[in-house]
Amino acid sequence: MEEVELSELLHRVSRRLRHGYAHRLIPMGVSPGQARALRALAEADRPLRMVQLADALRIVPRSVTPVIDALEEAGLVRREVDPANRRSTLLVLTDAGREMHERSREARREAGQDLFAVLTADQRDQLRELLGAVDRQVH
Amino acid sequence: MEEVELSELLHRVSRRLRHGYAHRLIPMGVSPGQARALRALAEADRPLRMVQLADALRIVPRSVTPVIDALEEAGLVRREVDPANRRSTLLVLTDAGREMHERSREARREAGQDLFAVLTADQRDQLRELLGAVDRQVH
DNA sequence: TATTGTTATACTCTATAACTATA
DNA sequence: TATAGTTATAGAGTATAACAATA
Repeated sequence: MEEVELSELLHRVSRRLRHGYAHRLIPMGVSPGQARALRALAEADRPLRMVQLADALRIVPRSVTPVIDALEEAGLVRREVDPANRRSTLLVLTDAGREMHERSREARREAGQDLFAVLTADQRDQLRELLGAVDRQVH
Repeated sequence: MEEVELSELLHRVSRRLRHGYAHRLIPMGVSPGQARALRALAEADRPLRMVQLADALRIVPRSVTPVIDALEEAGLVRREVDPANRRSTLLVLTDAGREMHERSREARREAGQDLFAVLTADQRDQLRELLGAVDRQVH
């Protein structure tokens, strides 16, 4: 059996997941990155500021701007000026945004189920465990 | 403990690996994708054609073109017309290309070691096993 | 002076569609 | 007509640097 490195495997598997997810999202009109932002906003208990969303997504604030531009144009998110600090923008999910989040969550679940179908529930737990350990590592 | 989904973890960890790898490659003047192509060429026992490289990298042939353009411009790969079939291009690693492959392999090894440092050797094997099973799954 | 967000710009990775040269 | 590769174009996901508004 060909020896494939961990790095290479990680690259391949994560790309496959992205593909499966992206294809399901296309008819819904959002990209995986936008869906990911939607999710972060939906999971927060209150409106996030741009910097906070950047933090949650682990990208730089500048990179959040085009994501929110697209979501706002699609009517899924509203930008509101933070009355407490007029430099800040509060990102508010619209009803349509919340609904899109539900639908994209289902798409992600399906894509994951599809990809990880060869693994048993125990193996999936193991995988989550291992990746979680790597992810929690501070750099 | 916050429940993070497998899909999200995969995304995060694979991005972290890419970052670590990319940062080490920057001073060497190649991108991760170029290094990956270099690796595929070095691991083949004979010159590959564009289509074959595309296959090895699991991307469409069109996407290989700019990768090889860059590698050729950097003097790491030579395009040669296949005498047996003049439609085909044979991709030949230059000496510089072979050397760059060695260096980038080391960079990848370091990046992987760095990222997976929290895991024991056994856990890394487990992870490789699990991802390998997912990867081998035909879709 | 520090923080928040944006304008401007760019790079990497990848895709689809249409074309050219060759088989 | 089928295959190999490229030209043309595009979109997703990021990044750095410089700047404006506000604190």
